[in-house]
Amino acid sequence: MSAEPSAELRLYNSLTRAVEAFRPRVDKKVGLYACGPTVYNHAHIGNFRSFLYGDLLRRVLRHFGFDVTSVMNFTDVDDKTIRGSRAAGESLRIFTDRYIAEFRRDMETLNLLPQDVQPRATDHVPEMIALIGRLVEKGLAYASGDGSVYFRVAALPDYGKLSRLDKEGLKPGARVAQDEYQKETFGDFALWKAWSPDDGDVAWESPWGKGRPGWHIECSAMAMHYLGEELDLHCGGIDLLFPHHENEIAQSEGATGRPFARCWGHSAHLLVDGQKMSKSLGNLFTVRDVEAKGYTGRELRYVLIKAHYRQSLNFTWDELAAARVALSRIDNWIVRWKALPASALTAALPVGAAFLNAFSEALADDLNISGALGHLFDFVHETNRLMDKGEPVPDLPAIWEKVDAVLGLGIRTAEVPPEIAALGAERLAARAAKDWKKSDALRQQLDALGWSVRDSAKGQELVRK
RNA sequence: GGCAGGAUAGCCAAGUGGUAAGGCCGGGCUCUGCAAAAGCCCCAUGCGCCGGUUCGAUUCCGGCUCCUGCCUCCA
Repeated sequence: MSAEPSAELRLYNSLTRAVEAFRPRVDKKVGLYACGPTVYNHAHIGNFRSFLYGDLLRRVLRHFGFDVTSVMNFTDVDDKTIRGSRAAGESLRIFTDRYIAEFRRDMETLNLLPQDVQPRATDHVPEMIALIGRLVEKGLAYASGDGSVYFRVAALPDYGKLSRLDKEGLKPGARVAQDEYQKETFGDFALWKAWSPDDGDVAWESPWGKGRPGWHIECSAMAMHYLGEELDLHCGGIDLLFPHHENEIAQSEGATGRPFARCWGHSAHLLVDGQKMSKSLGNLFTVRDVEAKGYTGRELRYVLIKAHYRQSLNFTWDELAAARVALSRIDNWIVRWKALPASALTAALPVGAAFLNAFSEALADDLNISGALGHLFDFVHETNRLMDKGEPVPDLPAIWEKVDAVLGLGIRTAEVPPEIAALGAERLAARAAKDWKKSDALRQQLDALGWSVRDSAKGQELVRK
């Protein structure tokens, strides 16, 4: 099987608002930065929709032969983390450690590939201070009377190029706290926040006095620290586009005079019952909530990944149930070909190459996962038919390995525990003796234990439900 | 108000200037002691509404209606 698909990867770039051929700065090397979670509570499934988008993006890049260095940060200092740690009577570090651990657990549950680096903001304050220093030197930032430092938006002519918001039009709104700013103009944003009593012992020394970094500067500093001053790709949720990413661009390009990221990608929101998830609506679910309802991580992964990332996705429990059935279709198909003798697998069969080609071509088109999945199900169907007829099939294990490197659905291990196997053997014996009553009772018992019995031409099979 | 994205079968969701992928649900068949499971087959003259361009539009253009998000620290 050829190493790389021939199709050229095209991605939507929020900066140009067009789908364009993706070309990193250096051959096939990609520096990818994804904005990570603020670790003050459990991430919800809406958060994971965008992290899953980042994961899919990474897997697709690999699929197309790119060598990806992936960085995702943890925001472990901000108003919410400070408030949370104080409420819990814990240090900021201990408090955020716990939610970082929870987040990593959820990542594993959803089979997100771990990033190459997962830096936390509080480990990079010196880099942030240095970056702010560069901006102050260049006249792009200024210290206000209280020891905070702000970015001077007016000094950067192309500020607003990502969000295409008119900076003149940025006006105070209801969502701005009234008391905290001593800024030259409304659009200016905090790079460094002077210490306030509410911050407790959370503070770092800086040339401008005791304080803590602003939100946006974290990502600029960490991204540049690990990936250099120019990134190939920067991704995150659509709501980060403004102000967060706009401000990252301003800080980074203001300091370096070079383009910060060549391509920006943003995923649309996850909706629940047609609305954005929010605590007040009571429609906010965590990965644990989904697990508590009996669904697995891979079922959730499938639901969150199956629609195009730039399309808002409406989450419903019905979809999760449908995902379970759809996934079992794939599982059953895998079970079938795993039982095949090696001689039945013909690597050179054209249907295999045709499928892989169609699958890749769909993915190459700005991650058209729905199209790719459609091809997968077509292929499952087609090869099932071949197996029905006892005809040779393509090298399914090798094909699936490539496909699943992108989808991350995995193969369900079907290890049958000894006690289940024993019940199965008992039922087999009962059937042989034509003791239908006993064999039906055993079937029910197995069913209650979560195993379904399949009587097929090959004999009895035990499959976990 | 500004910016952005939508509206495709009961539900979810691709896609195309030439007559609608895929998944779920539903119906049928095969298999079977009976079931279940699994597999196979079928399932939108129709793509929000009104005009226009075209031999032909769901796909292009114009208008309209409705939905969702962003507009300073929410993925």
